[in-house]
Amino acid sequence: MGDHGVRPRRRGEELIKAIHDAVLEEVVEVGVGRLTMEGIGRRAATPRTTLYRRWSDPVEVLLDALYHQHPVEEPNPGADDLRGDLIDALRLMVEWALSPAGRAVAAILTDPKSAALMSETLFERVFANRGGTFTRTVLQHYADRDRFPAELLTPVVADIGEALVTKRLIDTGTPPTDEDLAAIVDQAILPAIGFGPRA
Amino acid sequence: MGDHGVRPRRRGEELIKAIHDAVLEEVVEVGVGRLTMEGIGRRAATPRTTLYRRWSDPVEVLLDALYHQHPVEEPNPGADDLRGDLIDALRLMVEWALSPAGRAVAAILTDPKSAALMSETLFERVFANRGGTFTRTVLQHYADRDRFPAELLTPVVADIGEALVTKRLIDTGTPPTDEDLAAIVDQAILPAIGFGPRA
DNA sequence: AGAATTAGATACATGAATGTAGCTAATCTT
DNA sequence: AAGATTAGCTACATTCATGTATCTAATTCT
Repeated sequence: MGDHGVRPRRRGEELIKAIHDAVLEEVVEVGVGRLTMEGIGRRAATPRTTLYRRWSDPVEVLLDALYHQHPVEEPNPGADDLRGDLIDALRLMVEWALSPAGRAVAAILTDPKSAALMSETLFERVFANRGGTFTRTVLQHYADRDRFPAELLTPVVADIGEALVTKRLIDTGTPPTDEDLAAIVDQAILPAIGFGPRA
Repeated sequence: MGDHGVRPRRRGEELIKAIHDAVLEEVVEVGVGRLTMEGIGRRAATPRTTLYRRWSDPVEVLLDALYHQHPVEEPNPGADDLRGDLIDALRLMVEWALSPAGRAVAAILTDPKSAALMSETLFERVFANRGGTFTRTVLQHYADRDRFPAELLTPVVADIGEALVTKRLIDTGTPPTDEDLAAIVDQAILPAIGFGPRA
C-alpha cells in the first residue's frame, strides 16, 4: 500500500478541460458572486497556485470556460412543417438552457455584478448567437418562403417563444414538457404570425 | 466642535425600517450569495450585534424586509379599453420590477442557492401575488365580459406579456419604453386572444 | 425621577479565501 | 539520457466575515 490513488499527472489541454468543467459546475452550484479560486481548485482537484499561473481571478476562468464550450446545435428548418419546426427550435433552446454552459450564462446574466461582463464580448459571442436565435431562425425561413407575411416577423414576435420558455424555467425551475412547448407554439407564436383564433 | 454627526439613536420600527432598506439595496448591488451581516450593518450604519439580536443570518433579514414591503398597486381595468388596460398592466409590472423589492425578488429567484427559499412561503406571498398577475387580471376582466372567448385565456396566454417584458429587462437591462409595451400588446397578446393579423 | 429596554461600541477567537513564493517531481521535447 | 516545462505541494501574511460576550449610554415606560 501507500500509493492510494496515484493518478497520472494532468497537463495542458487535459488539465484545462478539467478546470473548465469545474468552473461551470461551481458557478451553477454557487453563483458568480461566490466563485472562488479556492472552490474551483478544490473541485478540479488542483492547487490554487496552478490556477493563478493562467488566470488572475475566478471570473476569468469562467469566461475562458464559456468561450471553449461546444457550440449548440442550430435549429434547422426542414420539411414543410412550421409548427413542428418551431417546437423543435424551442426544444433545442431548453436543451441548451439546461446544459452547463446555458446555466452558467444564466447565472452570469442575472448576477448583479455582471453589468461589466455583459458589455464584454460575452454577450455577442455567447448569448446573441444562441439564446436569441432559436425560433427566429425557423420563422425567418418560413417568412422567406412566403408562408406568412414577412412584415409580421417583428423583434417582439421573434422573442415570444424564448420569452415564454425562459419564464417557465425561472418560475418552476423545471424544463417545459413537449406539451408545454406545443401550447406555446399554438397559443402564442402562431397567432402572432396570422394563424390564430378569429375574434 | 466635537459632536460631529451626533444623530438621535434609532430604535424599534425606525431602526428596522433602516435595516430593511439596507438589505434591499445591498442585495441588488451584491446578490443574495454575497449578502453578509457585515455588509448590511455597514450600509444601515448599525453594528452587527444589533442585527444578531433579531435575525440569525443575512437571508432572514432579506426575507423579513420583503414581507414588509409596500404592496404594489394592482392593475385596475377601467373603461372599455382592453388594449390600453393591457399596456397599463405591463407598465405597472415594469415599475414593480425596477423597485427595490422587485429587484431583490429577481436576485433571489435567479440565485442558485435559492432553491430552498423558493419553496418557502416567499413564492406565494411575494411572487405569485404580484409578478404573475399583471396582465392576467386585465384579461380575466374582459373575458368575463365576453369581449373575447374565455377559453382562449390559457396559462400560456396569460404569461405572454410578463414573459416578454422580463426578457427585455434581462436582455437589455433597461426598462421597456411605452412603445415597446404597445408593440408587445399589439403584436403578441392581442393576436393570441383573437385580435390578430389574418393569415 | 427611577427603572427597564435596547442601540451602539469594542474586543476576540475562528475560519475561509487571497495572492505570493519556493521547492519537488512528473511529463514532454530534443 | 539530459534538459526544459509545468503540475503538485506546503507555507505564510493578509483580509474579511462570523458569532459571541461585555460594557455604556440613550430612549422609553411607569
